[in-house]
Amino acid sequence: MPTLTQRLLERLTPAFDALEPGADPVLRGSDRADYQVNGVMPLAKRLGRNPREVAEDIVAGIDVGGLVAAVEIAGPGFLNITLTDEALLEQLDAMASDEVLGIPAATTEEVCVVDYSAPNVAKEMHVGHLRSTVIGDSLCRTLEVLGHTVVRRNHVGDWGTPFGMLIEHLIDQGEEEAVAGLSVGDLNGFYSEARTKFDADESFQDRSRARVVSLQGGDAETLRLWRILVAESVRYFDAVYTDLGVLLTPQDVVGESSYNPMLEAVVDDLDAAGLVEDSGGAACVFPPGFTNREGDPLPLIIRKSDEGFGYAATDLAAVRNRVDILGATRILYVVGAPQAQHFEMVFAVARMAGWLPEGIEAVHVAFGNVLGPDRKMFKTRAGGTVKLQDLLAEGIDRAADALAGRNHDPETLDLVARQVAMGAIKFADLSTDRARDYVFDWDRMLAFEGATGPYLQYAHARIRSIFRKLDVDHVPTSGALRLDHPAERALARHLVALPDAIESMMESYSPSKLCTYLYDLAQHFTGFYESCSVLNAPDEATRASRLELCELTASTLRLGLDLLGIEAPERM
RNA sequence: GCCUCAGUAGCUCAGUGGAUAGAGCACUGGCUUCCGGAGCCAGGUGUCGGGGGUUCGAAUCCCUCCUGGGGCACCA
Repeated sequence: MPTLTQRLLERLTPAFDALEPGADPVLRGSDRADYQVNGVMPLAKRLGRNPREVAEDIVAGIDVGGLVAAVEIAGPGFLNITLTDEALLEQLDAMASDEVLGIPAATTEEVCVVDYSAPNVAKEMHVGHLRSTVIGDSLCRTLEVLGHTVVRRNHVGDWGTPFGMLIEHLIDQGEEEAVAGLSVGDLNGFYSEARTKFDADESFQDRSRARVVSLQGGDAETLRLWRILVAESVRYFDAVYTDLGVLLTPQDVVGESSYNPMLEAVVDDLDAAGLVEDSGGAACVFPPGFTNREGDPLPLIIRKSDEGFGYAATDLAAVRNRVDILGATRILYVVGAPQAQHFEMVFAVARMAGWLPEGIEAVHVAFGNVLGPDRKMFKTRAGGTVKLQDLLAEGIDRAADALAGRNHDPETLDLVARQVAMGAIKFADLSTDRARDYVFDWDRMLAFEGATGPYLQYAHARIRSIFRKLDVDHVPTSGALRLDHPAERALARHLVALPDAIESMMESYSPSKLCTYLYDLAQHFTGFYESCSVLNAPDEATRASRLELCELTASTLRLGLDLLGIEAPERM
């Protein structure tokens, strides 16, 4: 199903092509009309003609039939376009009968691998994992709605030297007791005990180092113990994901260690391609354009001088796996901004090696930090890292306080408090441009006014309450829609722009664009709600029409929030 | 030093080379025969970090400087 913007563009293109083949109309939304066309002036410039005359030619060349009610030439050569109400109504009807509300399927169906969240085994998740998890999840949900095949990859840190001491500590503690402690989620306690012992006890250090060697050597008993740590950690991650309401499952966990068997081949194949240089005993690739502090070429270290592999090798192996085995045509890495150079280098080397062929997109979806009220990295009062579970629990408590006195039974209160808390936390995170840092502020994100999750949820709940009053779940689409009042029309115009908002979001992998759209939608709805009584509409036909607008708005809010990973409660 | 990201209203932030740069919060005033007042309406704010340049047109593109964050060889 084409979007209104696409349909309009089809009408404009021939008129522009007639004057210059391929000329871009530069069609945009507008606050002066339904759309504005900005492409006339640059075209006139290229043609060496008067822009207003060119505008007149364009206007004469547009087939307005059924779609366009008015084209007005304004200012130096803008075209302000007003759609016919019929076109809007037609689009709304089509939306209403479409499961995904008129969001068009992608023109080519891709296999998208999304690498996100990535906590570390034997460590608890903290606020630093929030953005990757929440942004990645939203991108996955949206790619799926667009018809792509999405492969989630939780690239957990499950390998490295700390596992020597962790396994030794596991042995010291006794498996049963250790598992009992880990299963309640006290991963940090376990880790810090091991660390303390390691720092204080030389013989423990020796055992730990020996254990690392056994682990890397594939010793069966060591691997068994290591798997216990991994399994308990994954179980804990899963509990956090369930609380947070993200789609990641244990099946999506493909840790760093999974790529171990492929690392030798990475070096060998790079070497065979003539890309590897030895530098101080390390096997390196020097992709062009990267320099270090001294201005010398900067290497991507594939194998360290101690024969060990660094994470560059793992990431390269992962690229190969994702392209060759999973058939990825697009790979997204939802990883913090500090890794930008690393990914540039990995992608560059993968391209040099032919592992990322032309046409396969690899994108580092970078994001900024979560800051505390002091605008520094968000920490607890004591200066420690903020555990994600603690953060979520506090959000639920605060949401429950805010909802107190609203006549919910205890079970409903608990459910709604969770939905509101997660909505608040996620919306606050997603609504800020991902490249920027943002300040974590409970009072602001949990407010029911302003651009917040709860405000959007509230808008949805308020619509649903209208249907409750009627004692119906939904109204059938009956072609009863009419746009008599300006507020009805404004709402309708915004409703049909959902696909444009999704497109804009995915162009830059910025869920904040969808957040803005949904907030604007809620604003348009309240404008409608204030001036157009639904249940007490002047007549049956108006009431039926307004109910359909309510239905569509609720559906759009629900779908949009779902793409952000936010639930839309029936009542709050 | 080099690279990179950011700098927009008192605060938090939007802003796809287009028209008078917009929201929210906060502040002030108003609105309640009304479907959820957790709402709505009205009030006013800006050297878009500074300075050049490109352009018919720049918050947006280019150069330069300032400020802040991050990165810059064997941790991931």
